[in-house]
Amino acid sequence: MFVSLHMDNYQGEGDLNDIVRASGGGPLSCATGHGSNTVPASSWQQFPSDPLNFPSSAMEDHGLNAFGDPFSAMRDPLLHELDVAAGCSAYFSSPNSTDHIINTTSSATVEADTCNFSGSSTMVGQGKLFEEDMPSPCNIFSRIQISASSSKLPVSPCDSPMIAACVSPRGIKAPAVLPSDMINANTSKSCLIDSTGPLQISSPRNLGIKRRKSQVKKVVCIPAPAAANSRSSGEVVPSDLWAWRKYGQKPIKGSPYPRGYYRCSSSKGCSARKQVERSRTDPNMLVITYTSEHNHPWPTQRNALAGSTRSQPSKNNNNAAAASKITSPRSQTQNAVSPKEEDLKESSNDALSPTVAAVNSTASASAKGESEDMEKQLEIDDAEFGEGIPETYRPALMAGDSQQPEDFFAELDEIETDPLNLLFPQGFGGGDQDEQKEKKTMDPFGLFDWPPGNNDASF
DNA sequence: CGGATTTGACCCGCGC
DNA sequence: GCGCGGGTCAAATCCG
Repeated sequence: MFVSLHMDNYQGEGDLNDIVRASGGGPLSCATGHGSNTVPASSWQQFPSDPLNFPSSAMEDHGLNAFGDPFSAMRDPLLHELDVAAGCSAYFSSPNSTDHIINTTSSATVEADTCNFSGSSTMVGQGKLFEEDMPSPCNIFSRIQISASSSKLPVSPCDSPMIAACVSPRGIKAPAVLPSDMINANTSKSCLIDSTGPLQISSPRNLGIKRRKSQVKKVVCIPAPAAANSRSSGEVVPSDLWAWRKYGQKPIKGSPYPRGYYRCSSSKGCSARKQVERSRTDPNMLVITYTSEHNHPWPTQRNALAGSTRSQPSKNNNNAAAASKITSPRSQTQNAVSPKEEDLKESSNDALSPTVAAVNSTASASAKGESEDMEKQLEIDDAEFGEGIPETYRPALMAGDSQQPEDFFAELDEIETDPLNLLFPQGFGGGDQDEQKEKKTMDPFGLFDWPPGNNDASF
């Protein structure tokens, strides 16, 4: 699997070259089908069980929080997850030109290009290359790309959020999103996150944005679940904390897959948009391009619900019947952010977060959910970045004006004290049987039902 | 009935 | 200046 985040003046798919790559697998074992990527659960046990209490310490602890950005301190559970991921896995480095090192507390090392997860944990995989976007070999995080490149403007070596996802060939097995500030998204310069200090967001958007093509965009590549969610196109419609409304779809020249256009419906007047399309070279990958920023706080459960995506009833697979709430785009959104929903009764996980919802979904649905989750995390990350977010908005968030993050977290806490286990049922949970049971509970569809003690990602 | 999706038309930037 | 391709609009349609 692979997730890329590309911040730049996106010029098209072909511009995904400068993408920080990382591949996930297992809880970090590459799910590329090559299997032997192994990460002992113990490697992930350092994660705090409570994301709420797991501040962006990973970065902060390493002096990375000198961002100067109020958002750097504000994270949502997903971001915590990011932190966790980063915090536990130690190094993400690229032996090649793309060096992205995330130094954390664990001794594990992930090399982005060779993807040799060394140290106490071994994560070696043969990540499938995302040829178009990933010219160089990559294993562990070969499928996780975070790019902060700009085709026209120089980008700080460390200005891109990083998302690490562990996937199976069909999707993400266990997404791990690294805090944006933990990531070095520069393509040709090495960047020791922990040594470079605060990340500098040098987004082209700050340099005078023209309209459209010259507009700053973030590109995220995520595994595209096979599940068809949209009403007719069968395209996956990722959802996330934000509510998106599709306003267009166009066939893209050179690509057999159409591109969907979405705008934020969480708040009127929000200019946030995103484009979703499948990679022409790897249909299994979704390329999500984010444009503009949300001019409003994170959607509350309600307003997110208001703009949620329409669900896809019986069009989904059989399992969808049982997990339809998760499977359907609309429901996903609702579940993700609306604890008030009756779904909460049925599945607290649903309400916990889209990520969790994904865990409970069917294989395909899960894949989708995971994708969505990834996307959401990215978006959250984006929000965290505060990139382009009106100044008036940031303080509000920080001041808890909207209180949405807090509320959201609080509710999450209420629902599930250890969402990380849901995200990384195996890796984080350690290996005891109770947790295995827990995993079963949280993963009714066996999405994360990996053999105990065997984290080999042999898919 | 309200809101989301679909889809053809229109607009606009960019390359030639 | 022209044409191509991408992005957006908006009416029609669908769905809960």
